[in-house]
Amino acid sequence: MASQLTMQEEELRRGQWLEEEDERLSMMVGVFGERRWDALAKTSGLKRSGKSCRLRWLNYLRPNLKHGHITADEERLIIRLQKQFGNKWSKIAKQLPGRTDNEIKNYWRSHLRKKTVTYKQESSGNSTGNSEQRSSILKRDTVLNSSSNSEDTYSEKGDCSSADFFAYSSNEVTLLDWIPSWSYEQSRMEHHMYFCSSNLCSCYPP
DNA sequence: AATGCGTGCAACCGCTCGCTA
DNA sequence: TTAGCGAGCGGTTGCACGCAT
Repeated sequence: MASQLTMQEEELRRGQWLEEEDERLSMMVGVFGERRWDALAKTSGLKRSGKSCRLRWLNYLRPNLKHGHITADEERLIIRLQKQFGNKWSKIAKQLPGRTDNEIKNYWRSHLRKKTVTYKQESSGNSTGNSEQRSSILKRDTVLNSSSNSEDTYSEKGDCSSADFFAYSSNEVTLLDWIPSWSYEQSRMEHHMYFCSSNLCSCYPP
């Protein structure tokens, strides 16, 4: 029994999907629908796990998926929603038609890393050795972990003048600093549009 | 031209949740 | 009530590619 299972597992293909596999999977989903992935995987003849089939379909083959770069608007929305929901990528993805949770998650992580390191370097003004890079990555992880708990950052603070708007926390500075195309005034406008209008901030006047 | 390094992305893994018998 | 199963989710890994040296 155990040896049979092992043999079956060994037969499963892993890694990159071939075009023929994609075509077969699409056809099978057309027949079975998006459910019973294990059964679908077995009856299709694909040497893939049900999980793998599901993931391939949802993240790549599903109709109406966008495959291009994340736009500036989408980026702002992702940042806002991440702020609101934390790392609930599927929840965030529901607000971005055509984007998958995996895509958003990857985008967030890769851009977060890059921009956080940049921020750290700029703010410290020091040369960057290995220990500095490590601390930047640690900081990245700290921001990631804490960001989901920081939903109340704005509402817990008092009035936010334009001067101290960016100074609530290092996380906020970093978040807004991630948006390269934003000028200071644009950032203020975006802040009021997203946070103040949705009662996430107690700026006065609103 | 060769090599090393950083980045982006597709895919995998393990855990959790919800449904059903 | 609970065990088993399918599905979903977030975190992690591995690979391909581009760029710098």
